[in-house]
Amino acid sequence: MEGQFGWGTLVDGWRKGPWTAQEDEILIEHINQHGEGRWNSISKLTGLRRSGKSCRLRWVNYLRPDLKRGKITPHEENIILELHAMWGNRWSTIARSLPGRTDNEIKNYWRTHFKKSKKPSKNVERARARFMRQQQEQHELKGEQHQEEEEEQQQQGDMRGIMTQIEEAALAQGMQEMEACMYPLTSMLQWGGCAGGGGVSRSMSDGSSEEEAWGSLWNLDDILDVGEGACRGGFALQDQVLTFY
DNA sequence: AATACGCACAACCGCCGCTTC
DNA sequence: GGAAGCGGCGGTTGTGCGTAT
Repeated sequence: MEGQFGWGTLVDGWRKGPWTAQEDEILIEHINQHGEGRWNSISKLTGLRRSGKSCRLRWVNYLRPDLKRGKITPHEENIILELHAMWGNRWSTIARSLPGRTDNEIKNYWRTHFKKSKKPSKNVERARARFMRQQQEQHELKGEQHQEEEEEQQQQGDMRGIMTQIEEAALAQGMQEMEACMYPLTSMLQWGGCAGGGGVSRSMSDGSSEEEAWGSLWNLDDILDVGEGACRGGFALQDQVLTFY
């Protein structure tokens, strides 16, 4: 069952396609009155012929009042790069660290700006080469040293402490504090995961060379892909997702 | 001026995990 | 314990617009 219904189509009784201003109004009014959630009951309560999923998506990605419209700033881009290096395609997790930005927005931004560049720039290639060298050295080093257990536990403890500080600071003082807090976190991750490499967010926001920045990112990849011991610490951090609102 | 291309954005789909009954 | 419903997430697609050729 499918038919035209103004803008969009009617499929199995559900409207699909672009939302109209009237539909937006109805949805906003409903959520203002009843709050978010119970998405599937919205159609019954409001008469909107939209599925719960569609309502939720429209609200989360477009209608929410706290959304930040406009282009991703270079600073936000840096954060996205760093967090993607840490967490991969966990867009919702990344989005939680960028107030006013949605996972959809970040996902789209990543796809158009980074994913499709099949051939990395020379700077990126150099950074990757350096990363590979460091990785090899690290592997050789690992063969000689077996003291992970104790150190790992210590690092995890340290990082959890840092995470607590980050969350408290962020809750109390918002984004600016977050930026400051990210620095010890990322440094700690590098320190725990692999040798070499400088600070991450600082080096980038200070306006140092792009290569340095990419080098830092590769180091973060190292943490997740290679450094097993530190990796576990890193994932422990992921479970304590940053929520900066 | 016409066309091609890339970017930005909105929306849908399928899967998965959690909750409820 | 298991089936059903629901919400959330990541992947993908479609479309409009601006810019380059």
